[in-house]
Amino acid sequence: METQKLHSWNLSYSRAREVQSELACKVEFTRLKKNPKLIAGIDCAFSRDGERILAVVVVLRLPGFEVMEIVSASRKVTFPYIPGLLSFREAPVCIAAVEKLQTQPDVFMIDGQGIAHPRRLGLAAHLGLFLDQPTIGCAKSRLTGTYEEPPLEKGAYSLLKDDKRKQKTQSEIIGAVVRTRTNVKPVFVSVGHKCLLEDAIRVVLECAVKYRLPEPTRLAHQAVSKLKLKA
DNA sequence: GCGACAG
DNA sequence: ATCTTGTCGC
Repeated sequence: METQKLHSWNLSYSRAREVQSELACKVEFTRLKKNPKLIAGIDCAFSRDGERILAVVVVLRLPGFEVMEIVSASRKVTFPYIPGLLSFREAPVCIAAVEKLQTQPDVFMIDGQGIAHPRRLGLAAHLGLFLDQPTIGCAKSRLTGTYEEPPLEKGAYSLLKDDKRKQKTQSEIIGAVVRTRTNVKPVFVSVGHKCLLEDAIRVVLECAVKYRLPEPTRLAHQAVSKLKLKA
């Protein structure tokens, strides 16, 4: 697959934050294709010596979730983990892996936030722009925003809002806290690029068949964990 | 100044 | 993210 290089990844922290704010306005909120059949999951891990970052992309075909393709890439770690700047650490490897894909997924599901981010450009949104493809952010925990605990039943969800002392009556909806399994900690879903929040929630729930994490992200994590052992 | 903080 | 096995509970 082809990708776009919108900017350098070798930036100072302050410049990186500026780039995020500049790119955030390029995120597109458009309805996703009715029934996505090919869904890709992306996840990263570190080599045992901690010198490199590994990324795996798994392409699944619904409704059976058969693995259609799986690719991986490796890069030296060049950026530290700083809350809010995760994409500058993980996006490069993810992009390298995606470029190896022969299959064209309908949508990508990433382990991280979409626009549920301080400057509205989490890893999933940032990747969406570089891939110019629909992406969904499905994180295991919150980065920013406030929410009410959603009902305990699978399928239930509450909205993730961001209250900026700017708007008093309005609080921006940046994502959803989704229960993918009854009585299990919810996941944080947000739009990455070229989809709507309702699309993101629907796809995540459709892919959450038996575990807390939806199949794409879950299988990508499983695959990168194994790869980690031999690298 | 203090606390929060994706992976 | 990572160090790490069994174990309690639905």
